[in-house]
Amino acid sequence: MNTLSRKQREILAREKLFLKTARDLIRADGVSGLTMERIADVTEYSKGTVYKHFTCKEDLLCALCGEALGYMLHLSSAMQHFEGSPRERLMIVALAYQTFIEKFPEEFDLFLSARSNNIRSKASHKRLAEVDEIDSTLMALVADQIKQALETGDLVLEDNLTVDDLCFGPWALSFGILSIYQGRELVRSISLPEINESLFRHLNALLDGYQWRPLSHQHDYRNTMERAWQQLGPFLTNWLNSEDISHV
Amino acid sequence: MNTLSRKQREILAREKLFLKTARDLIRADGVSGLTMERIADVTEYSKGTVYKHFTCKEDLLCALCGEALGYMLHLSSAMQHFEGSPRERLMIVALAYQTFIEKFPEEFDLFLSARSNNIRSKASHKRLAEVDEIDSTLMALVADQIKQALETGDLVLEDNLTVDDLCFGPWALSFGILSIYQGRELVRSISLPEINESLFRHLNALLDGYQWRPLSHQHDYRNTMERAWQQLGPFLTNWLNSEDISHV
DNA sequence: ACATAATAATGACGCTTCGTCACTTTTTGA
DNA sequence: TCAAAAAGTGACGAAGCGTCATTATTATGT
Repeated sequence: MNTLSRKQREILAREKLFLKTARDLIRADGVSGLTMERIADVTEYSKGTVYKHFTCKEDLLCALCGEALGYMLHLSSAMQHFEGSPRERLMIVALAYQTFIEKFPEEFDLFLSARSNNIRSKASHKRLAEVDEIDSTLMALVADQIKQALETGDLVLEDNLTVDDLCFGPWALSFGILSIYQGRELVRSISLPEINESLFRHLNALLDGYQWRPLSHQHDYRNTMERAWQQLGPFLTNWLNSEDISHV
Repeated sequence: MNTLSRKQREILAREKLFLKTARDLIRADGVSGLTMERIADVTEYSKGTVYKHFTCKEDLLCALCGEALGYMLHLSSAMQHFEGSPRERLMIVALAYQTFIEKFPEEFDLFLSARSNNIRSKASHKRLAEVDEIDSTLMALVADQIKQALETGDLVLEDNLTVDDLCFGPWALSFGILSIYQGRELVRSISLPEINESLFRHLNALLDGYQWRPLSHQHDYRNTMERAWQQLGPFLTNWLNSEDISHV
């Protein structure tokens, strides 16, 4: 049976309800369309009750970010069972990231928020730790691929480079590409190829730069991406509709 | 003589004063310490006058971001006279970026803000166009290095990759690395090397991946960085103190 | 030099939202 | 059954945004 009391489970469920409602509001009217009062109204609780769960609005934003990251983690984990080389699996994690953001662009504002000091400095320590925990787990997942590649000899660490440090490159590259594409809608002079094409190419270059085999010209990674995409699709479609949005 | 009337020059000067004051407030109390009223109080103008210059708070944030980007551009331009290969000069631009952010971390929140749709959607079209203009100029500067490398044969474009597209990789990587390092102060489990070390390594890998010569093992880029740093230092120290903060 | 028109500056005001806390309602358990 | 504890509420104070009627300043024409 469940180790939580009925009340505890109720509270947990309510927190999820608040978060789901917040997410809906953001999807409808953007981050600025989100107010604590509206959440209370929609869920038919009072503001005070909402504040029992979140210390402040920024805390709630971080919680939302955490949830989305949790889903990213879920997606990425699922992709780990993809048959192929470690490099392929790492690339698929990036693909999952990109596809997720493309499908739910509002979420990206949350990712950005949860990185800005302005927001982080107001959120509760507990919440930040939660978010960072997921961040780390995600990173560990990438690290796993690196470790496997080291074992098989696909990859060799130079100098005093650590596994963590190496993780960081593909992560930063993906994040950067997504960030820059993000604001592109409103005004932009620069013309760029499709986002997935960009990510694919630059990530390949980066991994080639690490001498991570098989190198991009030694293997048909486009084919990998296509196969992965077929596996990924079903997972993506029903986020937000699923009963339980958190998959951690 | 000046083509602007006295009044026009006064207005321009006042706008700079408002921006400088806003920057000071942010440096003192973070982005949330910035209010339109405080700007008015400190400068001894009224709120209405501030609103003559900026359509809303977000517009002002974008203007601040534009100013900082303008300074980045100034720095990067200065670095273009560095004697060396195109690849070296490109790397120096990234170094300038990183050093700037390290020295003025508050500015980075602005860069993030000016990329979030939440802010962008409220700022005036005119202002966004201004910011994007500088963005493009910065990008053109990087593009120049790529073109030079293509001419000298240091670099060869594969497939249907364009110069713009190629620019994008190093830019995204730098931005990503800086973003992720940014929030690291408050809570963080992952241990990473110094930011400049990370940027240096991953950028090298990326450029190696493009087969951009001389490759990292063919040239002592650490030495390049050190020499560049000596040139860069003086430029950085007196930003914010300089009479005229905009260098565009 | 003066009057009048045009332009610029002001800050009180209305509105929205945040976050709190004294009070009410519900639950618990003796 | 009832009192104590826990949960829930929403009116309220504070703070910030952005507006606009009013006031002050500057420009223009005679």
